[in-house]
Amino acid sequence: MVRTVGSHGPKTMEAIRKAGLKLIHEHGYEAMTLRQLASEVGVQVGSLYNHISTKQDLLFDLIKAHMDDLLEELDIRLAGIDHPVDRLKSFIAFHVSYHILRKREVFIGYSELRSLDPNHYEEIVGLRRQYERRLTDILDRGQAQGLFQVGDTAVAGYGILAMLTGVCTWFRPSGRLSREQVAEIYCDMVLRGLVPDGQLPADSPLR
Amino acid sequence: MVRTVGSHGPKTMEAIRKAGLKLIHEHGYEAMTLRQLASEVGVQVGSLYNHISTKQDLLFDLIKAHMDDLLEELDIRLAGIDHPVDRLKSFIAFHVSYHILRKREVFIGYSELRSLDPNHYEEIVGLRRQYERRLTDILDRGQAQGLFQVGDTAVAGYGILAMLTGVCTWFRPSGRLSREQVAEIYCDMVLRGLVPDGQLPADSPLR
Amino acid sequence: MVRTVGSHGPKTMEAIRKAGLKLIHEHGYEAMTLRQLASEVGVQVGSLYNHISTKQDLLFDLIKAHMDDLLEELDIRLAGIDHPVDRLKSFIAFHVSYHILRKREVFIGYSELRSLDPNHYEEIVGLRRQYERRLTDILDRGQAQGLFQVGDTAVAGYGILAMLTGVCTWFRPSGRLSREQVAEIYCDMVLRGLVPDGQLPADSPLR
Amino acid sequence: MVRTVGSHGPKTMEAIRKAGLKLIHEHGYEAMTLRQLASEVGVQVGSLYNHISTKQDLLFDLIKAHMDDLLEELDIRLAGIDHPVDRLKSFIAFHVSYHILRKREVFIGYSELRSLDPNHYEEIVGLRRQYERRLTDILDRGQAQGLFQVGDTAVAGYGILAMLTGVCTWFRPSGRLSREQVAEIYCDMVLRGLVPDGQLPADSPLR
DNA sequence: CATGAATGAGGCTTCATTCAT
DNA sequence: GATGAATGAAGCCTCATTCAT
Repeated sequence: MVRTVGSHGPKTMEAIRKAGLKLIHEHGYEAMTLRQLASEVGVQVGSLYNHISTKQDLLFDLIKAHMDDLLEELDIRLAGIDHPVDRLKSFIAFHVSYHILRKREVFIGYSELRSLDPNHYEEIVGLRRQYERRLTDILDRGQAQGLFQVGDTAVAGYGILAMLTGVCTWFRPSGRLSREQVAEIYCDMVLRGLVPDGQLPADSPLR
Repeated sequence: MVRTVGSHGPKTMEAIRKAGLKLIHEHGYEAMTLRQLASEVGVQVGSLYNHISTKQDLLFDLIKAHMDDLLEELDIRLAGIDHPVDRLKSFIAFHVSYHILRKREVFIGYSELRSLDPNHYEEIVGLRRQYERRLTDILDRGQAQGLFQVGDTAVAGYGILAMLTGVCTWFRPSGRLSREQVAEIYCDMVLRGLVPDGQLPADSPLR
Repeated sequence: MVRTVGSHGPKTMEAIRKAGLKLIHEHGYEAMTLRQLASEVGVQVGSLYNHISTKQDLLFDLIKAHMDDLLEELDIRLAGIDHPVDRLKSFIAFHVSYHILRKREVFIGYSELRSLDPNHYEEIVGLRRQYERRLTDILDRGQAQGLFQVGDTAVAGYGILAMLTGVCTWFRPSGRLSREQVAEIYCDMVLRGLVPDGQLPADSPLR
Repeated sequence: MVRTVGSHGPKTMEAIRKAGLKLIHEHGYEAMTLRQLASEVGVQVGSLYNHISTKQDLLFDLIKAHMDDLLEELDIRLAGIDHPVDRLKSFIAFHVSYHILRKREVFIGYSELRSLDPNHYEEIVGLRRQYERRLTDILDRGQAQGLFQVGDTAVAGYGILAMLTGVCTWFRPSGRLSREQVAEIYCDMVLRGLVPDGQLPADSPLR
């Protein structure tokens, strides 16, 4: 009954969040056990409940915090930028950068949505829609000004987001490219596509 | 794990695969229980083991079959097409179409990779790489022929795949757009981007 | 993973009920653990759930079965008896006898009422009221015919039931008195009281 | 376990006893948790241990205090009364009155006996026997003086106690009858029974 | 004295899997 | 092939209790 010295006090909650992020990212929410979590934190299982009310609540907390940050930081980044092309480029740079830096939160925020309680689910999906709207607003304004030529701004929005978000699955900090380079490549792809005008094959239906 | 047609009429194994697909898609592999599965099939839990050897094996089976189909059907589609742009367009059309029609297999094939045993995981990842290679080969050849202008064909490949695959998350058969329309929009985005040349703002660093 | 031979098949449920009766009587429902129960039955804890759906449901089952038996057997015993005094005497004899023979069910039926879920609680209390009504009906009819002289038949009913039921707490089969003797003593007490008329002390306010 | 009045105003120990009484009565000792208790008192769980040494000790305290009061007040009430009938009537009046007024202590004193540690159990049972002896002494003396005609004074004692104690389960202060009326009804039942002599049916075996 | 965080044991329940019938 | 009952491990969560602050 001697107490092993573990992480005490207000630091424990932070350790739980960090370990939870790691383990959910590694194994998934359903597959992560509180035993694993406690052991990662260096604490007994029961002690977790001094800080979280439920495994489900921990998941929600992590995702909610991520979504709040995402929205807040995006708005800071876009503040004062007006031209749709510039806004779009800023959006892309921000999104790529954030998704590289907070890979695990992002991944969980997508893949564990279905593990959320209905109420929690609705709340998060609402926030996600707000974020998507930031992009589609840009696309709509650019389209209206004749700057963009897109078959469907909604589809384009989904496509761009999916493409950018994919960065999480392959980017390695130690790899060949820097965050900035990746952002630039994506910018180019989004804005100009693979085939600059005038180089389409003569028999292409795209012409 | 294959079962000959028994006297009970509808093939139980097929029912198990179908129900497994549905339940894993809905709840995830970890969250799906064999009791749910048995109940969906209309059979007792123990009976499942006359058809599958293991929950894990069922997952592998489903994903493996999906990957085999994916590769096989892609190769049929690309057969005889030579020009990189045309190959790319065919790839896009095929990918979009397949991902819309077999949404659940596709979803599971991505999201439950981490639930696979190490050996199974390696096998599936190998197949996935073959599929990705089909795309990057196209990009590399197009780039070599001066048809494409991409900062990095590997990044572009990942980006395109992610964008196209995203169709699974938003496409509704009852929605505004047909599969063909969606494929065309994506084609345009990939090949020409949002901003056709000559319309970039004068102060854009893209120029 | 070798299976220890335990109680198999349909006998297990009976063993669970018997062991449950014993353990709840000994320790109380809340204090009884399913580990104890399983060990008493000679089975693993999880196996209990092949037969019961819930600890709570086992409790309800036991109490419900007891109440059903109680009512059914009482009605058999009273059938064909008309005179209120005879009916009362039969009721007493039955109640004492039943409560001696099925001490544990009776005890649980009283003391664990509060552990029942609200719905279960209501159902059992309804049955109990039916049983009490059997007695108060007898008292009411006797009172109406001038056979009984009771200040309040409802109070008398509660009093008689409490007195008779108390037999559970002290009767030992190996004791000095037989079931029949106990029933007779209680009959006398109920019908004639301690002090036969004419022997009250002269200064008693009872006169 | 006694606590001097601290600076926090209302005596916490008294609040704990009161809340304990309420919660044990409502849910039972096993089912009551110290968290509930602390919350009812308006204090954190850990703080309880500044006042009690153990959950078990709190139970014992409550029951012991009740038994001590019961005996003490009974002796005061019976002091100076000699005639067995009068003593019996006083006993009945006292018992009914006390059990109505201190319903919860009484209930706990019976129903939670089995939750007591063996040592505590023995001590309480000893006190309970003293109390019962007060009644059986009266009955024995009355029987010896030819005032009572009882088949068995021990059985009669148990029966009377059970009947009287039952008042706890049905009496409502807001009900039709006052404490005094109830006591009188019970007195009548105990002393004269339901059927005053001379009114037994001609064919009754009681004659 | 009160608090908050820790412990370790143990609660009920569910799981994948096995196997005799 | 299907069933029902068994296993043993493990799931999340709660408990009484301790103790540094």
